[in-house]
Amino acid sequence: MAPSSTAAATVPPVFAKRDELQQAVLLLADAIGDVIEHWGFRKVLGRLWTVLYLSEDPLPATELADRLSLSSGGISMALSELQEWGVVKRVWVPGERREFFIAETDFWKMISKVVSERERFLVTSVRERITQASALLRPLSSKEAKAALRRARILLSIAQTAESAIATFLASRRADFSGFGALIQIPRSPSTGVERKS
Amino acid sequence: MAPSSTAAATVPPVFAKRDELQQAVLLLADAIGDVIEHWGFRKVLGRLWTVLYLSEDPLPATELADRLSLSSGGISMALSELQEWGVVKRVWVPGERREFFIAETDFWKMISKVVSERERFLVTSVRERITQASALLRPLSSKEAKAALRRARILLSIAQTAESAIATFLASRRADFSGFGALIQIPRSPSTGVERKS
DNA sequence: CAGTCCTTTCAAAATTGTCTGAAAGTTGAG
DNA sequence: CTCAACTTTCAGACAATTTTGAAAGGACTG
Repeated sequence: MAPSSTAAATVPPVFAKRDELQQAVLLLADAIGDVIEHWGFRKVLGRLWTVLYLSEDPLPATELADRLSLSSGGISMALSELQEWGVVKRVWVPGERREFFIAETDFWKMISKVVSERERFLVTSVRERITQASALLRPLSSKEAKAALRRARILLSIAQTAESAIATFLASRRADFSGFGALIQIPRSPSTGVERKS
Repeated sequence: MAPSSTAAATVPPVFAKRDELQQAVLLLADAIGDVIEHWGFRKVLGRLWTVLYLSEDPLPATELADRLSLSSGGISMALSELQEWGVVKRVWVPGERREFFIAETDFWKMISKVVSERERFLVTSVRERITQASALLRPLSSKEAKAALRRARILLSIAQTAESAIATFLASRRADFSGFGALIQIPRSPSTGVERKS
């Protein structure tokens, strides 16, 4: 933590303002951190990106460590990870010895990287496993196996739809969920195999 | 684990088939478990739902504990949680003492519950915090504070768009991401406040 | 080319999250 | 009411993840 936080009453106005700014930045960082955590990344990655995003000027690692009360090692690792995700960039500031960082501000770049490297991989791997399990079930003749196969086919069609929705999204920059219509709409259309049981 | 898994070679054909079925079920359960984990829930919740989903007949807790090698306590907690999320239902089988469970098969029901209770809450809470931070920044006059406010306003517009997209989704059962157009498309449209800085 | 400043790595510590199993609680039958 | 069958709860064990800080590794400077 910053070594200045003990004597609030005697802090000069300029520093008080600075603290207000930092307070607001941290509030925002925590909010975005929660979003990022919800998306399955570490919270600190979101907090770090936010601090950089809110500063139009590049910041050095020490400044980030200071503002977020994080160890130097933690900052280094977080920055590397953010850079791999294409969410933060390293810049060189003329005449400065240390490195500076800025936030990527192109949201599409960030989203497409995550979707293509993470979501797509997951969905593909899941689709493959469902296919494999279906193959195991197909030769079985018990009532239970047939029921399981019936439902495995539904899961497979969902996975396939998701897979192509992701591909379309990446290609066109537009989210297209129409393929899920039969699932998301009140199931009424015939022959989709996904009607309600009831 | 089931007490039968030691002597594969001497297992009668009927049991062998049963094992193949269970193997396929577990493969599917793990696949869906990964999806659910990726969505921020415990993996075991996804595995449990899947076992129920693949069985058209209701299953008792002991059967689930057995198939998933989970303790009675774990099963009980997982089933309660799944029930709260409206993803599993408790049914009474005539003449049976213990309780049985079935998977909810209406995907819309499951999705809308999660979206309305989890995503919506998060997005609203984030939007509120961004608003609050913006209020802290507004009176500040430093260059840094102004830059931060400028970007906080962009974050706010994203949060607001997300919030209304979720509301529309819940009301109409259709995903509508058109509000994100200015972000997702190559940013070119005027007056949205979310153009690229470049 | 030695010294300083800065960054990265990584093992250990701290933290956080999950699971177990025994005890308490509940339900229904006799 | 009492027992047996089943379920829930929860404290502690265990497991996974995250963070720290010290040491090693560059790289620029004088």
